[in-house]
This record gives sequence, structure tokens and C-alpha cells, in this order.
Amino acid sequence: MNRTTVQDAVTKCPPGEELTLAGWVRTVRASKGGFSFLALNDGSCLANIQIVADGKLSNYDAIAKLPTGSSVVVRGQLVASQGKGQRVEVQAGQIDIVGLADAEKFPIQQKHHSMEFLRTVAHLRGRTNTFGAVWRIRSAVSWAIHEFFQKNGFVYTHTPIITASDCEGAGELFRVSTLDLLNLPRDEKGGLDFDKDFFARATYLTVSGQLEAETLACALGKVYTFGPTFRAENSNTPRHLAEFWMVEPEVAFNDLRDNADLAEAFLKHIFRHVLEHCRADMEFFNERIDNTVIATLEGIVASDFERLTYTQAMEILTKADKTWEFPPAWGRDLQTEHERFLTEQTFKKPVIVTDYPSTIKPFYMRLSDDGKTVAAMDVLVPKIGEIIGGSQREERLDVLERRMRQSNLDPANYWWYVDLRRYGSVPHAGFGLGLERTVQFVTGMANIRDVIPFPRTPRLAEF
RNA sequence: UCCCGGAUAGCUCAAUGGUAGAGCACGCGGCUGUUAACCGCGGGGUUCAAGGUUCGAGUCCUUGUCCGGGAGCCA
Repeated sequence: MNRTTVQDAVTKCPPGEELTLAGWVRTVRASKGGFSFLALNDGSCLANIQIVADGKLSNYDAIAKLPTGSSVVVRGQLVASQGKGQRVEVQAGQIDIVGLADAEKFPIQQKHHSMEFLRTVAHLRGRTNTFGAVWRIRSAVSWAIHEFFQKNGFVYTHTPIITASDCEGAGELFRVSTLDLLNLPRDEKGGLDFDKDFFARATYLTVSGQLEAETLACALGKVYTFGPTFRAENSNTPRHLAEFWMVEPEVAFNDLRDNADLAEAFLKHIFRHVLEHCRADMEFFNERIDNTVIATLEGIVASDFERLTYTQAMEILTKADKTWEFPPAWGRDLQTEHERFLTEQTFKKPVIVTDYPSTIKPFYMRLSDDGKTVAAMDVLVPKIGEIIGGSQREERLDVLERRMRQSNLDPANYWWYVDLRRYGSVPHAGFGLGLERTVQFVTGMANIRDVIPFPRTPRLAEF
């Protein structure tokens, strides 16, 4: 259908233009005096456009009592509005009712709804101001991610969703199988006979594309992946999903410092893009959801991230005049309360913590010369906590194999990953950015379930 | 998974152990330019489930289910 979006009609079309609009009715304000006002939204922007329906329209009686949520196609002339609150409105010449919404049953009313309630009608919640804005921001953030990497010479690669690596150290995995769960094949020892399964081996949904991305980076130089990621953790928090989208750049010849530089430039690009291209939606979030989001993003774009080592962070935390639920100590991981103290009280901006103890980080992170720390890097932001986790990778064959064995992993099971260190091995580094946490940070939405259209969490796979 | 809190009309919420209410939504009526329109009237309830205490339970107790907040795991 050839139609004008509400976005274009409201922002750039000149009065006088004949146009066709299509969308969903938010409200109808009928006047017995002979005409009605429809607030029409088509999802292209936050704003509704006001449609003036004259009583002379042949189907006026039906239009005057159109229920919220009904869909219509409107043909008419864009005119300067006589009323306050909008630059233009549409004087309708024809309004076709496409689909009625049962007013008694349609759950989205023009009133406040709780996020919890809207989650139970996830298929319809995009018709609210809040969720329409979140889905548009999510799209803009995704676009900005591609834009940043494409402009900087990265190759967009695709790593597998189904993987046989069963212990990458990044959490519990979902099993992928075509076996009949009610009639499982057994081998001679009574164990599961995976030879009968689709891939003739145990397979899982990926928890990270990193290992594969490393091999591609060591061929193409600069690569990134951007796709769904799965964690079968029994996590019940406003920051965790069982299925989420992750961006993972990987760059050959980059060290930890390059990696931090990349992460900082990358995040700033995303935030700048959203500030420049999603003004109306961002003003909505700033007004209705969190009145600090715009100032926070502007502040981040204009300043440098704080960088410090894990050891320096521990010094700050142990000297702080504060009683901790988990007292900080070198060798222990940073707790949520520690991260929040650093980002929200000490520095009041994003913080990049590097060089963590090797004992609390996975085998693939590069061991430092002191032998005690690895070239790890976490980017922490206020409220959300860890938004990026990354590292320089271990490129030395002997060190990698030793670290794998220390982690009770058999290098033979990772033969292709280890192989990379045999043929022209180079220093390289990368990180993972959680898309949903980024959208949360940008919009101020409190719960991660409200920044992905159909959230997957323990005991929830509806829709 | 652990700790804390919650579940009452379609939605958001009230209700000292003593007749279950309001706003919004919905229906009807009124209103000649409205802006989450406004004014009047009306219908609407297995108080999450199952037990228990009590003359009497939305309210107190037990168990379960679900939801939220915090923590852990992490992006």
C-alpha cells in the first residue's frame, strides 16, 4: 500500500498535500456537534496524528464510536491545525474501517498500565507509547552497531547457533537434540547413545560466538558477530534473559588497550546515534521513565571513560568508608555492590576495569607476565553494571594448553581453537556487548524483559 | 537457587477480624475544535488455590502457584 507515515506527515509534509495514512486508533473524541477527532498512530513515531472526521462522511456513525485499537485507512488533506498541540492535522475525505477492536476485550487502554500487566499481553504491548518507543530505539541501536563496524572496516560474520563445545565456561547450556525424550537410545554402557542423535554427538545452543569469531578474525583481521545467544542459567533478575542478542567484535593484532579503546568508541557511537536520531523517543523516556537518561548519555559522549585495573579498584573499595555485604578482597570477584559503588559514587560514569586475577577468569584470556592476572576487561555502567565483557586472548600455544588443563578441559576437544595458535598466531582481542542491556541503559527501562519483544526467562516462553 | 514483599472489578488501587469500594475502562444520555476531552447515569466480584483458627476471614495461620524487589551466575 502506498501511504505516508505519520512520522513524515507530522514532521515534513507541507499543508495542502493530499495523502493516505493507515494505522491504529488510539482515541476518538466525538462531538455531538457533528464531527470527531481520531488520534491515529502507525508505529512510525511516538506522535499520533489528529484526524478530523466530518459528520458528512458516509460511515460517520461508525467512526464516531470506533473503539481504541481499531485499524483504519484515512485519505484526506493535510491542513494546518486549528487546535493546540499539533502543527498539522488531516481533514479526512474518506475513512475506511479495516478491523474493529472489541472495546470490552482489547486490553490496551488509554491509561496507565503496569509493565507486569503489559508483559502478559506482549503481542499487543507495542501499541503503547512506551513499547513503541522501545522497539524503535532497539532498531536504532542495532543499526548504529552495524554502522560503527561497517564504517571501521569490520566484516560482519555469522557464527553458529548450534555448537558442540560443551564447556566454554560461560554458563549452563540448552541441549539441542532430535532424540525422542520418552525413548532414549542407550549405548553398551547404558549411557546415552549420541551417535543416534541428529549430529551424531551432543550439541547445544551457543553461549558465545567468540571462539569461532577468533578464527575469522585471524583471517579477515576485523570481524564482528551479532546474533542470538542462549544461557540456561536459572537467573531471575531484571538484567538476565535466557535468550538475548549479543554483539561480539574480534580484532587481530589488538591488545587489551586497543580493545578498551574500541569498546569506548563503540559505545559512544551508539549513544550519539540515538541522541541524534531518536530525539522524540528519548525525550519521552526522559519524561516518563527516567529523567536522567538524556543527560547521562550526553555526558558519556562528551567525556572519557574511567580506566583502572582490578587491583586499583580493590584499593578504592577496601579504603571506602562503607560497610559491605561482601567485603572486597584481592582474588574475589567484584560484586554488584562494588560495581555500583565505582560507577555511581566514585566516578559517576562508565568504568573500564582491567587485569583481573587469572583464578576468576576463563582459560582463553591472556596471562600477564606477572602470572597472577589476565588481560580481561569489563565495562561497567551505572545501574546496569556489566554491559561489556572482553579480553585479549591467549595466543601462545603452550600457555593456552596449560591453562586449559588447569581448568580441567581437554585441548583435544578444542583442537581447531588450539590449532589457531599453531599457524601464524597473532595477538588478538575482542568483547561481547549485550544488546538488551544497552537498550536498557539508553532508555532507562528497569526490567530487561521490557526491552525485547518476546522475553525468554526461566518458566516463560509464551508468545 | 537463596532472602524479602505481593496477589481484591477488564486495568490501577482502597477496605480496625463484622454488609467489598473508588478512579479509569465499558454501556447509555448530554456537550459545535477536542488533546489520556469533559458532565450525568448504569452494569460489573469464586478477594490466586486448597486447608485451618474463629460466632464471623479480603484481613490471622499452614501449604502450593504465580508476580515483583534484592543476591548469586553473567551480557
